[in-house]
Amino acid sequence: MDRRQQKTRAAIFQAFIELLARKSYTRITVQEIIDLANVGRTTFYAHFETKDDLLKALCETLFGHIISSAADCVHTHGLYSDGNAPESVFCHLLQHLQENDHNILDLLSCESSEIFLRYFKDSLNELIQTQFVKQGKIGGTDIPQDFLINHISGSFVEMVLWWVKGRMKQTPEQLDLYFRAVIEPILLFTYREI
Amino acid sequence: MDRRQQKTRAAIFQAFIELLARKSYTRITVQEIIDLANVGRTTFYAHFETKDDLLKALCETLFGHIISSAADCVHTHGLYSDGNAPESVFCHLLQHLQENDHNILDLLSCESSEIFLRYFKDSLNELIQTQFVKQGKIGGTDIPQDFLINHISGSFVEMVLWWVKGRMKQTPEQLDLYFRAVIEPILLFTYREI
DNA sequence: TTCCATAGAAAACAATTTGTTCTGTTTTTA
DNA sequence: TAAAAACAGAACAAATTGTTTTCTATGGAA
Repeated sequence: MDRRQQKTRAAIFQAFIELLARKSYTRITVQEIIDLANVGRTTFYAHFETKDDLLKALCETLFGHIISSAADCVHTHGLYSDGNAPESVFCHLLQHLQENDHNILDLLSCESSEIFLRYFKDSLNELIQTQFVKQGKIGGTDIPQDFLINHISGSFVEMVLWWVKGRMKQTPEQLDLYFRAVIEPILLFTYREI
Repeated sequence: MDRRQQKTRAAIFQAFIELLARKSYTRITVQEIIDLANVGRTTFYAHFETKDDLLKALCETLFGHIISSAADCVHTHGLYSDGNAPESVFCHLLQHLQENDHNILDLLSCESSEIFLRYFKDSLNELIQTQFVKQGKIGGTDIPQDFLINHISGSFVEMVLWWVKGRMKQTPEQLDLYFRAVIEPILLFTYREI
């Protein structure tokens, strides 16, 4: 890819992230983005059809890294390594988030965080889905597989939301323990051990 | 309140809900709302400062009913009546949603459902908060109270989202069973019996 | 029923915002 | 070095927003 394109794309992303930290997605105008990114109007529209398109591209880029890294983790350790080992995918994901790679934390704590969390959840859902094979039984109740998957990915992103809104006072390891405690009973019955 | 005001307000709400079923919140313009509601431009801005203000008012009106009804339910039965009795607040809430009072389902299944679910979750959070008194212990792990509250309200709204997106194939009673199965271990250790 | 305060309609308005189109310049790459 | 591609800048119509003004209709109290 052309260096100019890379620079322009990066500048637009950066400006967009900075603006998201200040105001809600809806209130951000294309004009503000191109002013801050210092690119021409024509250039912006050459890269992205609309503001929504930019949002989508940003999501794909940022979560693409995190999720594919988590996918590797899952393929080697499984969703949830046994016992108290710290290699659960969830811990891995939380650590990644804490490192604030590509300013992803700004997006998750900004006014429009729901947009990104929704994308995050969908990606996570696909990831978890690959790890489930059969229906789970908990306390004699038959529970559909997709209900469980949704419960896990949903709980996780809601936890992340709670975490970042509370200024991330807990460590990823702590959070992982909490999450295991509320999710473990389900995983034990449904997760395919590799 | 003046009958004219009531009519106007209702017409705007109705038009807004109809439009939300068709397109995303962002793409809806004030012009479209007033055209469909058949009210003057001046009138709209006499009732609501902005489109966001309208959204907020709609949330307050719709979720106000459901939550206060659930609050009554909690005050008499507690969060979660013992055993297999069907009077859990969660079941109550799901039944209310299924009745589609004031077209609330349209909002929860529309493209901008996250906006409403977020409001829903906040209301639910407050409701559950009143029912917790002490920290919970699960499997020897100390878990902060607000983590648990967030987990419950978060899981619930994510479940509702999953439910409406899947065209609500399950009955509220079925869903309640699923939800209890994944939440019960937590509730048992933390919920104050009345 | 009458009266008046208030709600609403209609139109016009400036100010933003959007997305496109033009021309000319700079940078990459073949 | 020359062609191709990316970019800047400006100008543009169209749509949208929120306000203002003038006038009409209506509800509720006396």
